[in-house]
Amino acid sequence: MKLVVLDGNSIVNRAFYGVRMLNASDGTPTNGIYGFINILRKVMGDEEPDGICVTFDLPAPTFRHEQYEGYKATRHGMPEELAVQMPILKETLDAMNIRRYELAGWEADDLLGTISKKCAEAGWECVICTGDRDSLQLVDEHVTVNLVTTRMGQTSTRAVTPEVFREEYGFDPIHMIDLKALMGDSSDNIPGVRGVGEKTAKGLIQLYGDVERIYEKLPDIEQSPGVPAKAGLIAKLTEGREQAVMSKDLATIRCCAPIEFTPEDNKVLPVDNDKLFELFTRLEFRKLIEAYGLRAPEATDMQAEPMEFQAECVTVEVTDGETLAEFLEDIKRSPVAVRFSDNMDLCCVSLDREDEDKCLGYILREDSPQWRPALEALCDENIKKLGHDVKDTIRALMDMGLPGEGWVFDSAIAAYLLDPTASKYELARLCEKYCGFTPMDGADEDGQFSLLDDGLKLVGRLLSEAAAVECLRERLEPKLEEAGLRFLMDEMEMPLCPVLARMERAGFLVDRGALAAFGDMLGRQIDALSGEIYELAGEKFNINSPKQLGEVLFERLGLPAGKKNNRGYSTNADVLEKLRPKHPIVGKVLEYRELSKLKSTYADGLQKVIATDGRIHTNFQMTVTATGRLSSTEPNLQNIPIRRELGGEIRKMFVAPQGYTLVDADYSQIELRILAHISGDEHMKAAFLSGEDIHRMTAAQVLGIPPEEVTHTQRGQAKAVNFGIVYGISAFSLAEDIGVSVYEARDYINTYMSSYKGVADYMEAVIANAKETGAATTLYGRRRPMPELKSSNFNLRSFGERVARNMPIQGTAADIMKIAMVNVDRALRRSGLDARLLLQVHDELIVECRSEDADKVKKLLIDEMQSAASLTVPLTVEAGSGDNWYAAKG
DNA sequence: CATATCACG
DNA sequence: ACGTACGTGATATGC
Repeated sequence: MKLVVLDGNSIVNRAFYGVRMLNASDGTPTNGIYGFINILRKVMGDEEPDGICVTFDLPAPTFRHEQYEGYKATRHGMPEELAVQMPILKETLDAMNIRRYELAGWEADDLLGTISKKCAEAGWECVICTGDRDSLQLVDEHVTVNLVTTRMGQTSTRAVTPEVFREEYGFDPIHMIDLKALMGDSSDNIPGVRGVGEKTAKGLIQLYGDVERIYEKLPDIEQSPGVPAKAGLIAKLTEGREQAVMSKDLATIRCCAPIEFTPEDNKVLPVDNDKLFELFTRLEFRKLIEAYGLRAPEATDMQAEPMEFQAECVTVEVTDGETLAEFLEDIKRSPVAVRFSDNMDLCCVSLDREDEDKCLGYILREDSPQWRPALEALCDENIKKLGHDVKDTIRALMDMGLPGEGWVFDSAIAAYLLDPTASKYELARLCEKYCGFTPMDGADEDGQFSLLDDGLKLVGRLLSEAAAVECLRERLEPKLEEAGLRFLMDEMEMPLCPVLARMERAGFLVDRGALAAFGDMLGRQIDALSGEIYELAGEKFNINSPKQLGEVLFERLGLPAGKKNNRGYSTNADVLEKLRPKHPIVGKVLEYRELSKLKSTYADGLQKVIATDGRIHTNFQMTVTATGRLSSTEPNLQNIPIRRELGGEIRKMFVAPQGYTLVDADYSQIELRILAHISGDEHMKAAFLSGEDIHRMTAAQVLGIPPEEVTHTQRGQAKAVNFGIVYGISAFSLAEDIGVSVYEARDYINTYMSSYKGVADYMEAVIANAKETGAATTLYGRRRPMPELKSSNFNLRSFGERVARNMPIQGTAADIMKIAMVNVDRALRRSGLDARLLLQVHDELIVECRSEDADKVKKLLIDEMQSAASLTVPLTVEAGSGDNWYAAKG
């Protein structure tokens, strides 16, 4: 029999800091509870225990006037957003029929210890689930500790058994208390022995076991070879003897808390459906309602809300001349909200009426003779239209030969601008969140709609979606206005929709034959390499499996493991590159990786998505990135290889048709130029105004030498520093990147920051500003909420600070590019040239045009891109042309 | 379905 | 003392 006991406070803390900020509609923060339940679910699934319970700390009684201390009244410095979740979490556990143990004056650790002990006495196995290493001393043959770690929002657990512990520490779990006795623990106010750190303490314990024996053997230590023979160690130990004894006592978990506990009382029980459903509904945990198979309590089952909507909605189907005339007249009072069925054979239009609670809807059907005239009227640019995922609608309309003008609002984009960090922007969810109702989904199985046929359900769904879009415009436009996002919506995102629709429709021509031949060639080389690798390894294995590869390299061949990731060895390119000189197999593996990536993702992957017109039509996503960039999917054409020679071959297969040429234009150093502009740093601006190579100038400035004396290596290091500045540098990573010591890297950064005072000041100011306003913003007002800046979790906060430094730079570059795209598209169309935009790759645009127009197009691109923004430094664009992408990029 | 790896800016 | 650069998407493996 097995019992799982969760360290409630520790787990909810991990959850709170590990899960991004979540709120129910009423503003209640829910991330701690959500994360807790997910960890609970994972543990239940992994361990399949017979019993389960949770322990909590209770604050010791205090006599402070807590009510006067505002949010700080919460104990342990627990932030208010977490404190308010605690009672709800406990309520949730009650609804799940999971017992809670809490006892004033006793810490969770003591309760965990007591419970694990009683478990063992009853012959049960016990699994302690916690985020703190403090409980590791409890590990023995009956007790396992599952350590919960959260890294960047992802939660994982690691089971620590006595074996695992010994592997990591080199001594038995019980000596954890001796370790703390010597090295102390600042978070628990355990002093330890002055001057003894982790290394020394570990070494001593590995040799002698416990504190008592160390003191017994004190005279021997001097001769002992295993201990770092630091001068004065014996003196320190002698001096700190009392501290050590006291610390050991403090570190020892008391396993005698006065609680009534028998494992049998904690057997896993089914959850209370009604209570849990009510709670999860209130907290808006839809996924969890589904995961637990919860259902609405019987009594309320029959109240099918959506009927209200239908009762009050007047709908007219356009079937004849008369209804068409009505439709044409009514849509003049635009804006109108528009929704199409997936196969574009049905269109519902919702009109705003004076009367608050009612709506007016029109239905258009493809099989009606009025379909085409109605759509043509609707698509007139003077009819202002609202939609959701407008770019996709426009693309479909264009496929039908209709224009894509006059779209003024997109509810997905509006919600994205308000919070670009949300994961999705589903119409129904937005409507629930901002309008307080759920559009009917037609797929309602149990409700009264089952009587309707599928066609009617679809009409109902589309009409209510159109009404939802309309309502969302009403609710979101004031919010956009307030947040200063109107410019982005009206002048950037909405005008971009038809541009992207045209680009997606145009597609990029590829040389299918060349791609296939390249794939075959790679296949042969991969086979040959595999053979050589098996030969060197002495066995056959799956080279694509990091697990198997790790075993071969680090166990079978005994290469030094740069031990890193969660489940074993890291085998990534950085690690392998360092091992390259140690064994011939490493170089082969790296080459294998390069070739198989090229084959599977590009040679084979791209062939699969070539359309019947021989072209690849990517999808540009407008609501994905947190910074305002576009993303590209199915396929991703924004990560086609270029950096390595062989990868560049792939770009040669992206071609122009007979008689046409590709023109490629990219912004040169746009991010650093933006940094120079917004920081106003005089040295950096001067560097760009001089027109010299920026990395060379940086090296010269930082090293205090003339630019012409900068060596190749120095320039490379300056380049890495420039990148690092944009990303929110750390000395460690810079050192890793350019292969110097952390000290040298730190020195380099310090010198950089004192050379570029303006940049240093800006970096400080931008974080302070983001912290104050709760968001980082671009030059054009695009904002990214940054709640993590106020986190008390060091890692999360540091991450937030790096993001706050980077977002205004990357985001402003994205903004400028979007303006440029709208302008380039307009200029190309006005020019009357046979030319079209095909692709955007963040700082680069690719146009296809008649070969004879290449120079005109090149000039047009350069002009429009350079004039998209006016900065205090030149915004320069480099352009080239050729009959394939590789050649055009020149 | 999550993780590791690697392609791009 | 912490853990280690910003933003993406596709593929293959393995639980």
